[in-house]
Amino acid sequence: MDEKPIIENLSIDCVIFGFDEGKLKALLIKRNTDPCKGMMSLPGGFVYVDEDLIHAPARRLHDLTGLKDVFLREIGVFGKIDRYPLRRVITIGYYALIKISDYNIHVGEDAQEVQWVSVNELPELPFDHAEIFDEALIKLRKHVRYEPIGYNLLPEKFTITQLQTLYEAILNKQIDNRNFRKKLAKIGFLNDLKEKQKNVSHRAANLYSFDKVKYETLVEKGYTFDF
Amino acid sequence: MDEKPIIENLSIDCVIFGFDEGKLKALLIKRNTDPCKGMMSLPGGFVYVDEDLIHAPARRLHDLTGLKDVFLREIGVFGKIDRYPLRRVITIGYYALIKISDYNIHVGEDAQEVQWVSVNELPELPFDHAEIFDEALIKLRKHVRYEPIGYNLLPEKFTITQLQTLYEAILNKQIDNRNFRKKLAKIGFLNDLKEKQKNVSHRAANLYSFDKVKYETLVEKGYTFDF
DNA sequence: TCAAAAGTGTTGTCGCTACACCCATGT
DNA sequence: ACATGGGTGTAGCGACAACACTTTTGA
Repeated sequence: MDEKPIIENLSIDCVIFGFDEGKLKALLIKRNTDPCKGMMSLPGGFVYVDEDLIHAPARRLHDLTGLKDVFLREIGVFGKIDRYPLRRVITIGYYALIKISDYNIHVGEDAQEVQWVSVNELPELPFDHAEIFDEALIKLRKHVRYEPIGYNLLPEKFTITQLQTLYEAILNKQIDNRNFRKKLAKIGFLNDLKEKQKNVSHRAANLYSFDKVKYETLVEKGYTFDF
Repeated sequence: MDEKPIIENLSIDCVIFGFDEGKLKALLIKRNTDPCKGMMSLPGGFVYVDEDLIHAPARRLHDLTGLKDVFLREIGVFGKIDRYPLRRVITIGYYALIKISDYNIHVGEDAQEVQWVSVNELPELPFDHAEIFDEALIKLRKHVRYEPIGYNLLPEKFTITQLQTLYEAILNKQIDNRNFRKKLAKIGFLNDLKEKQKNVSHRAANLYSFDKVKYETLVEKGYTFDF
């Protein structure tokens, strides 16, 4: 374990979203220390005195999943006076979007029991983690309407139907397939890979990838999106 | 001065918006301690160990303006490692909306030289205050599109034209007067006070007030606004 | 009667929603 | 040939933007 000096009264907590089996899921860990030892909770940690704040959740993500350069957004600050029982700790919430297919349990010194849980079936969470989680989902739903960040949750190559299922899972509503395709076509930040699915027992779907460059130019022109 | 224990590595900073002479303004203070003594900066402060986080900016606002129950929203967290030269301090930014007519320089123990500055004519600011300010304006512009928070910047009784001028100042663009009135009429969260302006050398405008109750019921129905 | 701001309707365009059928592929 | 999901077009409606003149009031 490292012994770098930490900021005593400040922590970070992460809501790590993944998409699997058509469901939006979050990664929880089993707490191995008191308070609330044994409960499933959001992964969190403290901030080193000599690291940028944003580095702390990125580091935690890396320890936990082996992933780098993860999509990370601030949820907000949670600063109620009694939110943490041992001492005064204010926490900054972040949410992360990861490709669940890339994820591997990282068996390092920090290895902990972890679990992907559907966001509709969360267990009771300790401290104010339920509040942090709710806020994460609100923020994600808001962001996903204005920026095409969903691709962070999908494999490199994906089908339109996968993308639609993802949006339906995030927004928790049905979307009309034809309208969804029309909107995507009009906006046009997908690369048609001219490739098909394989080994499916029905008509094979076309594969696409997200085109960052096209997207950037659209943003400059002031586009917004809304599914 | 009070000697309550503070959290050493955490501060708050406030962007205080007001509306005057048709312009959106921010309240700056002259720093009376080093570093950057003498520079105009955002008012900020530290958080007591035994207060809720949100109480810290509310307290600072009260000290500075004499106002309570001010409209306050989180801007975000600013945690770069070298943002504050003396030691490691992470700051939480807030913006406040106040009725500039209610404001009085509070001449207490904390009295400092303060100044309302048009947001288009800000001086150079210390540390990362310029970044905090920019983010505040971005957040305000975003929020004002979805919630009618603008009334927090106006007197209790106001005219449609005042409201429009305010939106023009915030969004920094011209708005068509007829369309603006139509939208307001359709949304309908204004109380027609059946009163007129007095002592104006032209046709007197009707006065309105913001109706919180009507607004709450609209929010429940899932309305959005966009000017 | 003039100056200055208040207040009022209509039309065209664009974007969204709703909706049903044929296609390709593997078993 | 059948089961399964892939992929396509149109019509109606509502929301928004553009636009100019008349009204009221005090000086």
